[in-house]
Amino acid sequence: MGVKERKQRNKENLRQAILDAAEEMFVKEGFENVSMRKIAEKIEYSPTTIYLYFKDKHDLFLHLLEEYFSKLLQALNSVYNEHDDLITSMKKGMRVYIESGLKNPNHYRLAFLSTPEIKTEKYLVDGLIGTEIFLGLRKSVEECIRQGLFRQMDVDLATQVLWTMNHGITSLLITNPNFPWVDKERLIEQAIESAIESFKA
Amino acid sequence: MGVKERKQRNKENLRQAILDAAEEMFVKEGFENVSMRKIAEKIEYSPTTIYLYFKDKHDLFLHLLEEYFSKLLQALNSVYNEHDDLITSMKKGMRVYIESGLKNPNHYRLAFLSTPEIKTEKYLVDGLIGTEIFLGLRKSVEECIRQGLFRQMDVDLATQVLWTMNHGITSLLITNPNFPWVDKERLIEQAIESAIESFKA
Amino acid sequence: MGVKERKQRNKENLRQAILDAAEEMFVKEGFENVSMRKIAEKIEYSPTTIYLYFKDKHDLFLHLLEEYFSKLLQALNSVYNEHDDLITSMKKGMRVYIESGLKNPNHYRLAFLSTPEIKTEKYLVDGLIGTEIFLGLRKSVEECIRQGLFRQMDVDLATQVLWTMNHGITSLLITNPNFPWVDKERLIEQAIESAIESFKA
Amino acid sequence: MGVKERKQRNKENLRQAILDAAEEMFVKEGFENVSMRKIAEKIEYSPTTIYLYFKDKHDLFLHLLEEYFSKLLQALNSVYNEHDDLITSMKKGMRVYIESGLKNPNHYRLAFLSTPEIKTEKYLVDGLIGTEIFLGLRKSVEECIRQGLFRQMDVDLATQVLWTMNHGITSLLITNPNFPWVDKERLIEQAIESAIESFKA
DNA sequence: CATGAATGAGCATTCATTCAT
DNA sequence: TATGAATGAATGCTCATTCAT
Repeated sequence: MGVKERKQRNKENLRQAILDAAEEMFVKEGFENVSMRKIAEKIEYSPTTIYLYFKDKHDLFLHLLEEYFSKLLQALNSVYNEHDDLITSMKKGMRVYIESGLKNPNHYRLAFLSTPEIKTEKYLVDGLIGTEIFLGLRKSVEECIRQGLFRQMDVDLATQVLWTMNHGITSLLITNPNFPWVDKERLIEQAIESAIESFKA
Repeated sequence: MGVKERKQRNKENLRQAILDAAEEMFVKEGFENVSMRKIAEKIEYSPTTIYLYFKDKHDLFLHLLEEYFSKLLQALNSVYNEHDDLITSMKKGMRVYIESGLKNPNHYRLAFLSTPEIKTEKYLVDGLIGTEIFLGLRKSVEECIRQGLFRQMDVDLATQVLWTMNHGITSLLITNPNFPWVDKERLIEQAIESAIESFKA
Repeated sequence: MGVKERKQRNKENLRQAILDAAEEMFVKEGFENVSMRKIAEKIEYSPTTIYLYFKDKHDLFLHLLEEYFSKLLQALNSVYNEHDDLITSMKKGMRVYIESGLKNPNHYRLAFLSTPEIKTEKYLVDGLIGTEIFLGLRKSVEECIRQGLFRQMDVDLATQVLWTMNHGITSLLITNPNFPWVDKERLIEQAIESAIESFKA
Repeated sequence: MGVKERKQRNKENLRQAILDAAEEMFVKEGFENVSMRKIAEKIEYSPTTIYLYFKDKHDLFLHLLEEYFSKLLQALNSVYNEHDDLITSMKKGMRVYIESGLKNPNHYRLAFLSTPEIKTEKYLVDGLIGTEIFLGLRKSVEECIRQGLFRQMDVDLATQVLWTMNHGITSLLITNPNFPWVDKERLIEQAIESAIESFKA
């Protein structure tokens, strides 16, 4: 079965194969519930092998996060490049952010909900994490204010408030999936609407 | 070991000591990463002893949750009883919620950022965790709509969006304390303003 | 509820209450699955109390065995006293033995199936255990031979073979309850018939 | 510890060492009273290591069972292949069964005197433990009835009764070795004789 | 006579990781 | 490059029992 395919993957791909397997399991199960053994089983290599490519479990998952952020950034950029009107573009971006979080709850959790200690490492340090994403939003806000679409106000303040709102809906839906939410689609829609609305001129 | 001078702590003290130790650890490490053994070590009792005071790990956790919710609820009720005008009252309530979270980040994390299965079960079995808090907000929103202060809209939808906004600022400040926030006081103020604003008629 | 009844039981009955509770649980669950705690709960006393009446768990259960044997002996004697013809009487006795085992499988197990070490204690020593029961059977066999109902043969030999047969059906039904036995009633009936038959003159 | 000169034992040896240790202990203490830890200690390996060779405790136990059954079956088949007359063949088979049990009391206990749940499951899931052994006996009985050597009667009933008789002598001699048995050889001989006799036409 | 408080030992199992090859 | 063998540490929880009162 998979044994055959595996034989065809040459060594260079093994690293990516590990990441892919880990990614898939991580999304489904979360950090604590994915074990090196299970990843190894999935790619049909021995657990030991993984350590040839990644220092340890933590290292492996940091690489996953990196991937997540770069994908999200890419998705956002592609939205921003669609040259809609500013407001539409912003709304689209917010939606991408929210949905990306809901689709990868464990990444989002690791990135934004986990204890600071974990994030001490590497580029996940506060102030770096998601900085680019934050800056993208900031640019939109700045432009909205400049064009008079948004009220005159401190750009950073506005951007940060917007971010907290975005984070609010994303994270609450992730951590409290069983709350009797009204229809989630409507909820997201309204959250975005309201967020934008609250800054309009 | 240090199992000596602690004997005079009486039963109630011990129970509270367990709660305190557990709270600190759950928060720092997350539900999954705290073991009964570690809690026991911290309070310098045997693991078995904990089971004399709490049925199991989940039970212990739930007691922590309940503690927080009842404190928060009390604070909120005391605000609502000040008989300000509706909008003012709502703003005050939101502020209490946020500040209570920031002042007890531990508890807030337990209540809203963690997702041990037990929480899920509670939702389904015992009705809703934190329901009363949610309902308090809902009543205000309902009244605002009735009085025409807020736009006409689905009460639940509006309440839930408001909650996500409130949660957004609270949780992000907790999990990312080192982000280069603008002045936090201003940020909170603006977050509340914007949230309310976005629903005004 | 039970609290009231308990209050009425005076101290002298407590010992028996413990035995009764233990008995009931032991029959249902077996030695390993009955804990002192559970017995205590059942009688609504603290676990510690049990130790006032019995040295330890083992001691408690030895007393249970004693009870079992004396009941069985009594039942057998009452059968022997019914003054049926000898063969009928024997068959009845065998049935009592078998059914008593099946009704108290855990007693039977402890008495006849458990490792010799356990039986080292007290009166459970090999050669004592069940001796009286064995002797009852022996008397019947002896008389059967004397009266020419059974073939002429060594009384002890015959008695022992009969016992093994009786033990065979009893123990196998106990330890292998899920084997696809033919109707158990028929099986027992036939086992007894065959056993007797095999010694008839 | 003694973790030194054992390194040259190779993989197969270790597996067998585990089986041997487990067998001895299961038998002496019973399934419930043997822990993986204790087995590990006995072989001077870590508990984890056992799991490299056996899926879990049940798995280990089942391997022991299978070992015994296959040996017994082999012995029985070799008897049946000697082409004696039917009755002689049956008697020989019974003797093999009994003596095999007495020679391997450990295994016999595991197979027929213990009742860990796993055995129960095996019965229900995989068909029958020891079925082949039972079926061998059944075939002989069937043929005896067909040839008029045995009385006309239900084959399964007769076979099961014969089995209980066989089991009776085997197990009682195992669990009560110190009972003042008449000469054991005579006892076995008589038990077999009587068993056969009781079904003769 | 009875108990509340506490404990040490034990359980099956899983984990991330290392080491020698 | 890859692995087989092995392990120490950890998990939540239950048990029989003891001690001081």
